[in-house]
Amino acid sequence: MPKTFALVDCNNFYVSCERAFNPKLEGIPVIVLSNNDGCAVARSNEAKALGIGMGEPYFKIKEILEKADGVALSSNYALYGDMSARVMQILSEYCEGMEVYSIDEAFLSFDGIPENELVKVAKQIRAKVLQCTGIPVSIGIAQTKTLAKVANEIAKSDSKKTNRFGGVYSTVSRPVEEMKYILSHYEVGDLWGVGRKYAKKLNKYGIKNAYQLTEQNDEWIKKQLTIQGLRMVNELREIQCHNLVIQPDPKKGIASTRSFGKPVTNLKELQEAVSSYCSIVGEKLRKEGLVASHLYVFVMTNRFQVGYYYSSTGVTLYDRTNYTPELINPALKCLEKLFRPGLEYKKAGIMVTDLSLVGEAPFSLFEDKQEIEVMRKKKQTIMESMDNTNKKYGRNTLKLASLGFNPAWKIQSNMRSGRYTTVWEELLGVR
DNA sequence: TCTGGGGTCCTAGGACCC
DNA sequence: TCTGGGGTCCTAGGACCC
Repeated sequence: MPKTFALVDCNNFYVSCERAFNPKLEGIPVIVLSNNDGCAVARSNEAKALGIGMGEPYFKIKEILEKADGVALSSNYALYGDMSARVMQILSEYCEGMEVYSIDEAFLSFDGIPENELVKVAKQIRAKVLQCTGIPVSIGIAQTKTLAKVANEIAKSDSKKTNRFGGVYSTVSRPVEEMKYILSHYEVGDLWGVGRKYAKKLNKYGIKNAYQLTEQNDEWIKKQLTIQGLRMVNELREIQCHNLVIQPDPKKGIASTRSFGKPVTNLKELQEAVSSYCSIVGEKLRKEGLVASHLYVFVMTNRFQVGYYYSSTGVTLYDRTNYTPELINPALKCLEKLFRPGLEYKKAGIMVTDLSLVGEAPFSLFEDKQEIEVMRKKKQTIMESMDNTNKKYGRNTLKLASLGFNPAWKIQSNMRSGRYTTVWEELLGVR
């Protein structure tokens, strides 16, 4: 019995979230910007029609957008996270198994739904999500996840044109000739797992569409695109290689990295920035009940300028930890090694890896276990009270002095909409 | 002037051991 | 003194995803 997957993807998700709370944004070009208001990370269809690409820097498109009476918004992740949870909740009510693939996408298991009802059920889901959240979604249905991605793209692009399919498309039980037609009209670069580099490489060999790729021999595909690429091609051939990931693997690493609002030249400011990233990572670790045993720090200058400098280094945390001060101290030592005076730093970050659950972290040898346990409890209490205060009154209400006050490197976000769903003071007023 | 952040997986190559 | 091959582990780098 072959499996059936449905991929639900929210259309222009961040823009749709903004529109759900601000109807004035309907029908006009809208983009949502990355941190620092750097580049476009979400675009409405009207903005896409202006030729604004994904990831394009704001300063390059500002004029085009303004001429078209469009709107640019800073990103509001609290809002998007909350809207995402609502959408996922609804989806989970319609299927036995679900994989939350990203903030705006989920794979659903459609096993057990009769073939002639697949599209009908998907349309019900689509209507329900739209009604309850205001978010439009596209749904692709297929025998493998990779083909569900293809079907989803077809549904989405159709909804921008004739809307024959009503936002839902299925490739289940299509005759061979029809599948050939679909895949030969699907650009190889649009496949899930083929990025810019691979697309270029494949084009060089004359492979332009997905069908041509399925015609290549396995050894060649593996050589060019690694084993991952071969799995992807097999999935296009309706050989299922990827299952739903319902219980995701534990995280392998946690990072916090930021570009600076303006270039940073002195060590003290870098130290403050790195300390604040440690504090963010510490909070994330504690939230997931994890401790880390390796820590890496990197700094870099503007990568678009000549004389670009990037350097990174790491240390082992012999006593695995999630205690912020025990992250900051080694991180600052790393930073000292990396710092070169006279450079304009644009970005820095930290990452912790080799994570384990708090209870499962081994004690180091030759130490007084009882004493260590007492110390652990103490640290835990301090961090817990800090986390709780910050949760209640906002991040950085309580923080360590090394983070600095009112720092110049702080990110810019000048056009953020209200945190309607998560902060009381910004709750939308109803008139 | 202005160009995001946080992840995953795979491979190649070096170090080291027997 | 000279020389071999295979296994494992680690790291760096490159590709991809949203």
